[in-house]
Amino acid sequence: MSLEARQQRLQEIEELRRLGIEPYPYRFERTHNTEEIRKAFDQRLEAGQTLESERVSTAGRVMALRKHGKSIFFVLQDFHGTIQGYIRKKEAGDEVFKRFDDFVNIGDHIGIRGFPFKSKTGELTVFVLEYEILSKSLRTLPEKWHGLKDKEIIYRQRYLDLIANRESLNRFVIRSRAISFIRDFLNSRGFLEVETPILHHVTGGANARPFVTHLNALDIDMYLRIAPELHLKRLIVGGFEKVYELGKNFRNEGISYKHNPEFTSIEVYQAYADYSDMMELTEEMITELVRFINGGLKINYQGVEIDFTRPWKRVSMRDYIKEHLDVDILEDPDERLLEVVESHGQEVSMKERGHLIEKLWDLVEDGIVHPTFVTDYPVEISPLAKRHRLDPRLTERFELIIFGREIANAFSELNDPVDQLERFRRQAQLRAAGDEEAQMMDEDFVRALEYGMPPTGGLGIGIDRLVMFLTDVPSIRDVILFPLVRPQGREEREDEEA
RNA sequence: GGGCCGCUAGCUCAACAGGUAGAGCGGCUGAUUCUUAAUCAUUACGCUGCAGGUUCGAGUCCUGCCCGGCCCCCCA
Repeated sequence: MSLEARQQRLQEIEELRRLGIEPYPYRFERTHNTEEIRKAFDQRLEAGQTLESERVSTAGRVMALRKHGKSIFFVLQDFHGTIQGYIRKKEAGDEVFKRFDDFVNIGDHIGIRGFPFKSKTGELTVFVLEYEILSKSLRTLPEKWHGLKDKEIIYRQRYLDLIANRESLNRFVIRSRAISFIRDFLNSRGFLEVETPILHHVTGGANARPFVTHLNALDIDMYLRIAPELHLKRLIVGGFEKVYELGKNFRNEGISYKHNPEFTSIEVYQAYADYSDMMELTEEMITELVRFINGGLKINYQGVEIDFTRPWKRVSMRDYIKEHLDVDILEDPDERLLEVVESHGQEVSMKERGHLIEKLWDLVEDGIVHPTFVTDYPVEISPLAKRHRLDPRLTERFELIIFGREIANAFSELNDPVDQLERFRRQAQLRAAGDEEAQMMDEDFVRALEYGMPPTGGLGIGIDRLVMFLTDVPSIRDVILFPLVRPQGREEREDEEA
């Protein structure tokens, strides 16, 4: 910004203090927020009318000033919206008016007291008799008409985005409501919210590279969790029957429009249930959520209609791939799988069967638009899921795909400790062969299973991605208040400090 | 990690084919007692992302780097 404007504000602050006015006072008593003023008086007033017997006090940030010499119109913005204010020399008095004229700038927080009226054009307005500066601003706000468009500033200085772009603030309110809804939904069905460690000695529950950190007190390296899964299942072993955890996971992987290194998930576990129960739960929870946020079950996402009406389509991974690629992931040999993958221009770094199947799946996943449960994943790519009751080559697992994106992942949880140990060993082999995303052996988890875990259904949902659909935004960054951004260069930071 | 595109005033954007860097909003000063993208007058705003190079001359052309966006690879 021009240094000049900032200098000007600093001088005004000095001057205010000389006049005995504190530019950063401690509190202000509001009788109404802007929304409450509208509720209380909008119906009671007609254009040109005043309600001089009433008194309201409200506060907010000055977003616009329209000066007319002996009167000033201004716009005050608070969390709930905006309200116009009007101050006139005649009613406020020479001194109060002059101080407003001299010292109130766009960007300042002020508190006002006065009575409601409606201008002759019908705008509900507070006629100001007294005002207080609540916080002086030193910097000029982004432009009022075009808003703030620079993605870099939007993500790095989210506070400016929230001030300047109302729809952005609204989006994060929706996110908050969605999360509250999910908690309420599960709480009302008897689930308990729990907290498990984020600092892990061994990571598990997903295939991803972890962040490594160091614990000084014990002089050991630790990992940030990539998923809470293994701890939550330990709780089922311990006797909890219905638990969930909603929180951050951390994966040291690529960043994209659908990947942020830290992201929010919810995992839900229910004893004596299987993946069919989890499907029911998922379908019910998400449809009710969509209805709660959106009003109906058809949403428009980036110009495409997505229909959440129940029941959702269910298709096995094997059938879906066979239908679209004419290859059978159970019966055809590795060579045939590889051939199909390569015929679609994909390269494969590891020719292990599990990877080939995942590649095949990636080729067709994008074709799914409406919510679809894709079921019965091969055992090779599902090391924590229980084998399918009808075919031991498969697992009882599903992913919920919407608009080609994985939104949820669930299984009948593997509770056979011997099988689990074998699966971990297989993963360990893959790690040894260079697959950094293969899962780590978690011996304590196997020991827990040896004490006996009841049949259990488990479910994980990517909250950020779900909120993307609810708010119709193209990037995961638009639903994360402070998405990960590269730190600015040293030069620039020194400039900022100077 | 690879490829493509972008970076101009606090913000939103201009600047032909290489020839003095502009506008609107915002800021300063002034006028204006019902405005609402208020209006009118006045004025200041710039290391054109950074560092080099080509050229008489670079916002513009070339090279490298920073940051961002998009695509590819990969985790959800």
